[in-house]
Amino acid sequence: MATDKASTKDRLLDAAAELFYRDGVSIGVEALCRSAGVSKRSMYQLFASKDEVLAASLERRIPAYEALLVPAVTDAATPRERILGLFERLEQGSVEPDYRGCPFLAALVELKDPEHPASTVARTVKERLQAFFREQAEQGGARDPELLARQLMLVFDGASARAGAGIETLDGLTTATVTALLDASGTK
Amino acid sequence: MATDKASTKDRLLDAAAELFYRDGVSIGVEALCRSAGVSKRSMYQLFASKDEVLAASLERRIPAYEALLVPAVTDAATPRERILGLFERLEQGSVEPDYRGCPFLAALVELKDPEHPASTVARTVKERLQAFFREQAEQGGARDPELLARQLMLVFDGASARAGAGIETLDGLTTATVTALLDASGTK
DNA sequence: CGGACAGGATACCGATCGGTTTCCGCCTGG
DNA sequence: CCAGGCGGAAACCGATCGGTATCCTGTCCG
Repeated sequence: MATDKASTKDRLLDAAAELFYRDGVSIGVEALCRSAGVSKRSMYQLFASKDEVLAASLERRIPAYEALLVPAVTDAATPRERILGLFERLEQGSVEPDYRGCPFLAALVELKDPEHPASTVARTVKERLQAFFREQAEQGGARDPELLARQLMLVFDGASARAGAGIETLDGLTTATVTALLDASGTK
Repeated sequence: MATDKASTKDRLLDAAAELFYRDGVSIGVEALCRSAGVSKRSMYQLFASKDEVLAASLERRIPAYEALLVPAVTDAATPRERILGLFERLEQGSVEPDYRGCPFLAALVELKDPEHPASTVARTVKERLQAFFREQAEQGGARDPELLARQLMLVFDGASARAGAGIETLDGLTTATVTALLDASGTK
């Protein structure tokens, strides 16, 4: 029962994540439910509105997204290596043919409304990534950890957007850029 | 006659530029024409489709956009100063309350279709900016002008997107970042 | 003064939007 | 075996989508 219900919800959120990512937030409820094999009736029993579905589908992506990018705590590398490793994984992911950029940044850009429930989710993800950068910057002895973290976010989001839009290929570009910024900040 | 016709077209494209920028590309033709004080009849005499209106409205913005960012050729500054000045003007523009990021990058993100006529226009603008960076990098003696130009585009688009989404304030952030990259590249 | 044309207003087209409701079949527990 | 409820299918709601066609007024030119 709990499994069945979760399964319906899971199918819906998985399809939502994929369609919102591929086609943008303007995708219709009809197409969404058809693709998920879920009736609109069930969708509106699980969620109050399409906006809530979007927010939940983004929230659902967070664990996999962070697990892909952020190194495990057991990783014995230096802060510098952890940061560079994250950007390497970003570059690896960006070469996949259906890569469309960071889904959270895309949601923030498409929904221009910062009050939208999905915007709140997306902002949280960005803040957590920036906090990770800041922690690593502190551990690495950066001169200004907050500045370095903000610079790395600039590079991260710029690279995501440009690679996602198909106007940049990121072949070592971010690692070269991040290396220069790490050097300039005195991060070990 | 030519003036009248141009005036209708101008009103339409001005309203289109503003509405597409503020509300996104999903804004309807009805609302667009209402805001422009132009009938749909006239719009469809001037343009084949809404997509063409979007592309034309983006194209129309190019001169003002480039004039705002790119320094005049009479400017006697060094390449480094020209690049830094461009980012200073970006930061100045980003503090305006209705700033929503680079309209060309936003269009590329929202229209996920690279074949869309407006995507072509937006890509051209990005390529021209990158070419400007590359020229300045060459003049400044950068070790790898193409690499530096791509790095600057990363910073430019990352900063536009983040400031436009309201998750970054850019208070000297880009100039600090660009300075580090210019230094690392050996640009005078 | 008259006629031609531009262009705004508006109705209309089929399709889709987000969201609600009805119906009915299937599965489960008693 | 039967009662109840979950949930899929689909009709339905008013609104809007992109796009077309009709109408009618205002303007300009001969």
